[in-house]
Amino acid sequence: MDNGESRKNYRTRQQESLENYFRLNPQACVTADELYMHFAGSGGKISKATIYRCLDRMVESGTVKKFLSGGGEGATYQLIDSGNGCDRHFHLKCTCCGAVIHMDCEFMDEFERHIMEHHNFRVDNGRTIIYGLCGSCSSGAKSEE
Amino acid sequence: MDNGESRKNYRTRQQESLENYFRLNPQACVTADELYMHFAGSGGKISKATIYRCLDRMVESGTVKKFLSGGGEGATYQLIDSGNGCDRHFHLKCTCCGAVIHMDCEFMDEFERHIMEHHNFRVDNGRTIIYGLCGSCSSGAKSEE
DNA sequence: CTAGTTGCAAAGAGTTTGCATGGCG
DNA sequence: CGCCATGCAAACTCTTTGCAACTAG
Repeated sequence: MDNGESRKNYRTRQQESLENYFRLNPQACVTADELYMHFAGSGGKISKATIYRCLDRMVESGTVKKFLSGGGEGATYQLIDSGNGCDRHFHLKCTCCGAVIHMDCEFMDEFERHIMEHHNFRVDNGRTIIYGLCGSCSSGAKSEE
Repeated sequence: MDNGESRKNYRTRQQESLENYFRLNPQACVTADELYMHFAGSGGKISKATIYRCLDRMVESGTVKKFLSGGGEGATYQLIDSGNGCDRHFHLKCTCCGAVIHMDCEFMDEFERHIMEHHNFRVDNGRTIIYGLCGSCSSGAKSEE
């Protein structure tokens, strides 16, 4: 498809800041705006356009994944922690409180296998978010919005 | 489930058109814009604002569900076929060709039960979309975008 | 020096809102 | 007649793009 070898990736402060952020917060699920705010407050301000462009590059190079946060309020970006984590398990997102549960469980292998064998469909764990209600929200409280 | 007693739902042509559309296309996954175009072409034009407001009402009353179509390009709306179908099973959406597979399978009960028991999370089938690649797209072709 | 990167601001796409009018009951 | 629904256009949010200046290699 595409060879990145012809691409000369310059190492700029902005890019390093972003990479560094993800390295320090491997499980962070952040929007472009949150990143913008984060760096704006830290003094090392990065323009939004640059954030989007850097994130795009990271998505394309497979460093980061992008998904929609459920409300259409803006895409969320998260580090792809190859070999350890988030691209291997599912995410349960509470539609009430917004909590994200990282579900690392062998049952999911079974789940994937079932879907593959019975429905001829290859599940993309990294992109799939299962919506529902977490324990606290489903047990009682519904008062909060 | 839900009592709409305080709500006086007037029966307008626009609303009926939309309800009718969904009744005739129970499995349709459409965007607001597609609906707008559809009715604009049919003579019975409905303004976009009205489409959004009607859809909102339908979502709130549980007639229709809204989800994001994977690219952030706009929300997709689909009839909730209460009692038969779509709110009871999962949807598999191919990130390549966009196909939506309705997965009606007893295995899902097991899946839900597992998540409930082991992860203390109540899955919302109607809202959850599992992303991945369908048979045709994963088997060979990857050339198309 | 060359070419990828950045910033700013303007352009776009999708969705929401304000306000006056229209229509159901 | 009262009140919800509709239409239009402006407002808004998130994201992308054009272009000139900048900087890593």
